[in-house]
Amino acid sequence: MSGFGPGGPFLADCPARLTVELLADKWTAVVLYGLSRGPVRHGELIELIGGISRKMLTQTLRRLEAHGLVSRHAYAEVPPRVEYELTPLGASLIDPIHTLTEWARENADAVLDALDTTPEPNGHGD
Amino acid sequence: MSGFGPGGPFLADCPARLTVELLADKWTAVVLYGLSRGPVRHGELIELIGGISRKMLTQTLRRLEAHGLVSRHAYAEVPPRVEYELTPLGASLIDPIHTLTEWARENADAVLDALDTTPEPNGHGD
DNA sequence: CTGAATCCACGACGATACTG
DNA sequence: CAGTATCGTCGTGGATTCAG
Repeated sequence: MSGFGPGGPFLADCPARLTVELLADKWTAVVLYGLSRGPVRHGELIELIGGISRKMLTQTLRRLEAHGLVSRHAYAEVPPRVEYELTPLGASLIDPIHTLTEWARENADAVLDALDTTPEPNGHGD
Repeated sequence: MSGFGPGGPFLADCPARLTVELLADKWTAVVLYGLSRGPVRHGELIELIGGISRKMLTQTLRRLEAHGLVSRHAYAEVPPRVEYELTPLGASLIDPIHTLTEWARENADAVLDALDTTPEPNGHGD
């Protein structure tokens, strides 16, 4: 790793950029993680995640669906039932995300501590 | 792992949320990755990353510094020289991020393909 | 239950110009 | 070279309301 040459390592067409930008919002990673246990209903995700609005959940799921990470299954029942499920591609993203959450569990304390010991929103040009 | 119980798995105080939101912007992960080779100067990062503005770079570095992931070293020289470096805490985040970029390199093709086969911004209420 | 549509606030982001 | 300030734009995200 760490083997990008000098001159143009992070070009816009770098595949890493796509993934980073795919997760670069408040809910995408959380929603993916919420789907990691199997098919889940819309309402279930709302409860499961906690704090997300229906609008953002739907919007996030739509994007993930467009990216081929999530599949949607609507059942013509009464009341309506819609289930979301990770595609194999989406499921393969769970592992990287999980690596991230594991880091979080081990280092959240240190990060919070650093935030606490840096209470000065003061610039360096002080 | 993957064993969050039903009822409240993703509470706001979950450490994973902090990390996800820390990376939930366009540049944080990229900047961290750009620092993974060792101390780098401001201007070098601009060239290295490509596409980021000085403002966003400084802003991102400031936040990472506040979170204890990056350290800043200013040298009183002429012309001024400022180097940024990952702290041990920050360095420990490179691995999870690298896992993500590896996934990207292997699956970016599939994602782009899915995006291509989903040209319909049409709702499901079709 | 699901989700679309609207209104609105806020912050991210970029471009530029200016300071040290 | 490094960084700030300002401005304008646009997307994100929340609350609410309407529809199937």
